[in-house]
Amino acid sequence: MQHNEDTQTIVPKNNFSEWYSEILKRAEILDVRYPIKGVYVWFPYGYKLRNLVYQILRSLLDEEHEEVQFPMLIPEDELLKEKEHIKGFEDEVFWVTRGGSTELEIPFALRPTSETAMYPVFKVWIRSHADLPLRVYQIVNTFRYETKHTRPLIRLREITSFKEAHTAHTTRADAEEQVKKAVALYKNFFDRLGVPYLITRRPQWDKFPGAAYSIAFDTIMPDGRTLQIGTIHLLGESFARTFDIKFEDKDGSLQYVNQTCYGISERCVASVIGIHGDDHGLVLPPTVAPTQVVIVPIVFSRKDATGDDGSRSVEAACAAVRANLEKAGIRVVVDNSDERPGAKYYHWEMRGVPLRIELGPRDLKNESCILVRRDTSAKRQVPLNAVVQEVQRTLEDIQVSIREAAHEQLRARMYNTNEDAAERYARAQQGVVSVFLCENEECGQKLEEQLGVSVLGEPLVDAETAENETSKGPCVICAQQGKRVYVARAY
RNA sequence: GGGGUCGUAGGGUAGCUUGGUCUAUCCUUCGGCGUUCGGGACGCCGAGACCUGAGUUCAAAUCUCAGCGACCCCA
Repeated sequence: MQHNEDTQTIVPKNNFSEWYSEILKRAEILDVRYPIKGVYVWFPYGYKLRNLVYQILRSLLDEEHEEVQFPMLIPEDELLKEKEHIKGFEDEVFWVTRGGSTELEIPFALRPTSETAMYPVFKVWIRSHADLPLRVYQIVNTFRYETKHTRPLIRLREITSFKEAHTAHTTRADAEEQVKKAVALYKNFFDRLGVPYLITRRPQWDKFPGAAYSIAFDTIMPDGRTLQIGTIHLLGESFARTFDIKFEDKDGSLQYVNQTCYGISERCVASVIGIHGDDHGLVLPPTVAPTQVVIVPIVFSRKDATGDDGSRSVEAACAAVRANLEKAGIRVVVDNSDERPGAKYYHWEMRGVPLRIELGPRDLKNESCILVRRDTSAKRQVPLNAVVQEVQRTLEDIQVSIREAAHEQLRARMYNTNEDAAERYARAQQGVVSVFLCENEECGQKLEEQLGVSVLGEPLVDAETAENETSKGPCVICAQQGKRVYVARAY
C-alpha cells in the first residue's frame, strides 16, 4: 500500500496543521477519504500503532479493572434520565429512529459515552457492599455529532477507541481514592508514551456534565495549542440517585454508591504523533513502534572475480540478525524490496521506526553493521556479535531521550505572567499561560474571550509543575482573591 | 453560530473568466520488462480523473440551483 507515499519533500513541522494531516496520510496512519465528515479509516500500520498503545493501557487497567463491553445503542429514556448529563450532550447525539421502514417507538441513541448504558445494569449488578468496589472498563467506539471542524484523531464524529473506565464504591472517600489511582495510572501510561502532560482540575463551569468535579490531562502540541488527552471524573452520588444504584451496607442499611469514571481516546495516538514527529515524519517511541528495527541490506549485482556478487552472504547475514533480534522479542523487519537503499531510508523514517540497521559487503568484511537512530540520526558501527544487546540498549536510550526532549518542549511553552495584559495575550498564542483567576464563571469567560483561550483549570500539585502551584493572588479580571489557573488555546 | 474559498486519475495540479478544438495538461503514483543499488535511480511499454443530482443549452469539466465533502476566517 505504497500509493500514499511519494518522493516530494514534506511540509515542515512548524506548519503543524498541514504537517499533521500530511503525516497521517503518508505514514499510513489514517485514511481521510471516507465520504462522511469526521469519520476515518485506520490503515493497517496506524492500527498496529493504535493497538500497541492500547495494549499498554490495557495492561495497566487489567491490574485492577475488568474489561467488559456494553451495547452501542441506548434507549432514549435512559439517556435522558440524568438531566445535567444530557444537557451536556443533547446537541451532539446521533439517533437511530427507524428499523427498516418502521419508526421506532423509542429511538435509540448511539452512545456519546456509556454512563447511561452501564448504570442501569450497575443497578442490577450491585446488591451488597461485597460487590464493591466495582471497576470495569471498555474500549469501544462512541459517536458525537460534531458540527465544527472535525480533525482526524482529535475531533471526531466516531471516536473509534474510547477507553472508558467506570467504578463504584461504598464511600466518597473510596471514590476519591480511586480518582487518585486513576491519575497515577494515566501518568504511568503517558510516561510510557513519552508524552508530557499538565494535570488540572477543570473549572466548575467546565466539568463533565453530571460530575462533582473533573480532572484533565492536557499536553501541548507543537503549535502551542493544548490537547486534552485524558479526563477523570468524580461522579459522587448523582448518577447513583438517578439510576437508583444502591448497596446494602454492613449495618443492613441501603446506601447509594459513589462513582467515578475516566476516559482516554485515540487523541493519545495523536499526541504521540504530534509531539515526537519531525520534518522527516513520525518518530515513534520504541514502546509502541510497530516496527522497532528495520534492516536494510545493501546488495550489489556487480560480480567480483569469482562471480559472486556478495548479495547472498549479505542476505544471509541480515536474516541471521533478524532471527536474533526476534528471539530477543524485538519487532524487526528486513526490507528486501526492490527500492534503492536511500528510498528505503526515507520510507522507514516517515513511519518513525526508531532504529535502522544497514548491512552491506563492507560491513560484512568487518563483521559489523551500522546502527542509525531515528531521533538523532546518529550512526554507529557495532560488531555483529553484539547487535542484540546494542539494539536493546539503544532502544532504551531512544525511549528516554525522546521523552526528555518532549518534556523540554513542554516546559518551553509554559509562561507565568500576571504582568501586563498585552504580554499575556502574546504568550497565550504560544502556549500555556499561568494566571490568577477567581472562581466566578463570568471572569473565566471574560478571560477566555480576551485572550482567545480556554481555561484549563487549577494545576494539581505535581512534581512536574509544583513550583508555583500553591500561590494565590488577585484575579486578573476582577482583582478579587483568585487561584492560579492555566489557560491556553485548546483543540 | 456567522462569513468565505474550493471539489478534475491513488496523491498534487493545468484547463473554467469568454461553453465547442478536451480524444482533458504536467508531476507523482501504480503494473510489466531491462539496467541499477552505502541517502529519494534511469530507459521503454502500459494503467488511471471532470464529487452527486437537477437545470440552462444544439453542445457543460466550464454557467445556475441543491446536496455531500474539504479548507480558511470571524464569534
